Amino acid sequence: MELKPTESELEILQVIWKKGECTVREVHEELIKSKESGYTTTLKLMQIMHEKGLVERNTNAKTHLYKAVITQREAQKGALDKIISTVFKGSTSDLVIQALGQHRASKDEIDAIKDYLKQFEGRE
Amino acid sequence: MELKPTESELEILQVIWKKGECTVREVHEELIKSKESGYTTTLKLMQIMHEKGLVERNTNAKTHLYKAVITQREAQKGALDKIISTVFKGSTSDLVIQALGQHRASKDEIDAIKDYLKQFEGRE
DNA sequence: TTTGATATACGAAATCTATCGTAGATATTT
DNA sequence: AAATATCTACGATAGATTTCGTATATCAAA
Repeated sequence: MELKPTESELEILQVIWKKGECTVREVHEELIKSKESGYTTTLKLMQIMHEKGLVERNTNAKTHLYKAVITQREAQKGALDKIISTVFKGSTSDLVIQALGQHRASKDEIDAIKDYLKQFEGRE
Repeated sequence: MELKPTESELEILQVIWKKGECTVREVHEELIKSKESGYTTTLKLMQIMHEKGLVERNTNAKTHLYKAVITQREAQKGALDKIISTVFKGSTSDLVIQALGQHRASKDEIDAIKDYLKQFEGRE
């Protein structure tokens, strides 16, 4: 099942990932903080996401509870795979260097990355 | 000028970036190596890209020559901005670490990144 | 010069995405 | 119980994207 979320679907998934399990209302309230839109628009999108299998829902109560099927990590992997192949000619290091250059990382972030790289010490 | 290439447009831009300046035929031959599609489809897409201002073209000869208006770097920046905000909660280091983890980078790549990080040595 | 290959232009269908209105069910308040 | 609020379901639309067929111009070869 190869399903990649659309732009709007990702916005919704972000809210669900953060809150865990939530109602359409909760997602909607979060979305309209940064974007104008109607409640039924959010509802419809989430219903479509359910049809696509992007979310599961509990319909026991009147108000349904939605949760994500794909993890944030899986979505990250998909997004990375895509842009590495479409705009970075398959080069991960190009992506990493460009990312570091464009979003001035904090010292903590740099340190975290250095630590991460240490594990490759002395490997070919 | 809000220039966000679509998925298909990016595939075409990739070919143009690689070859520099090229004909519809050249782009098409490259595309069908990985994907089924008709010649006029590629032609139409490139005509639309021209209308949008994504590519320029030289129509002196019968066979037109296309070249990219946006650079690969600009497209990379746009793509990174988008996924960092939609799936990485705004965290560049999350993206970097995930990218390194998922596409086993070569020693040369790791070294390139380490070199790059050196410039931040001893900064705030 | 007729034929055939190859180009561009253009119209139109097929999909996909996002948006919203309305209807009807269910719960809550008065 | 009647009015009000809140929910889901569903249909419809607008716009963007992708796909391709057909018409027509141009060039090369037979």
